Amino acid sequence: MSYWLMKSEPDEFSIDDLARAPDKSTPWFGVRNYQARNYMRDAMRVGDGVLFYHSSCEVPGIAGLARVASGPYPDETQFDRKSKYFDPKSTREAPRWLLVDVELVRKTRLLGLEELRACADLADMATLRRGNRLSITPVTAGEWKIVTKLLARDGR
DNA sequence: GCCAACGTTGGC
DNA sequence: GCCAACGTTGGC
Repeated sequence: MSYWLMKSEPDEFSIDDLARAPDKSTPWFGVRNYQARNYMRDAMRVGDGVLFYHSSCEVPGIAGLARVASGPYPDETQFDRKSKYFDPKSTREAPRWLLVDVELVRKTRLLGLEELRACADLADMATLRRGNRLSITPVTAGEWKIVTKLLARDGR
């Protein structure tokens, strides 16, 4: 079993949106970066742990725990002319963008970026490294353990 | 809104 | 295959 951090802008799709979704699950639509796609297409397995991260918002940070809930399949928004994720170069025959379903495990307190950075043991975490903009990054088992421990702690 | 850092595109 | 120009991400 592997672990992942997946970023979403709460204005677009927040942890509360996930909690309200049917089966508390959503296709992870809109990824248009090859490396992030490859993680979903090639590396993720059903049951993998996911840190649901709120980005580009007032208080960025981890907002909940989730899990990978499907194998890879095509992102419908790439075929939708009206979607901002429409990709004219992609076809049904050879879809360029694949995604997985992500299912809520539980909403957590907001574990802010500031608090993550303050934790020395998380300094090597991919998403915290300088200049990293990838919306999906691997999380090590050790990092997962530390983060879930921090989540169990009071937010102050 | 700024801007550093990175990814993608396309001419050559 | 190089690399300049451009676009995007995302914290601040």
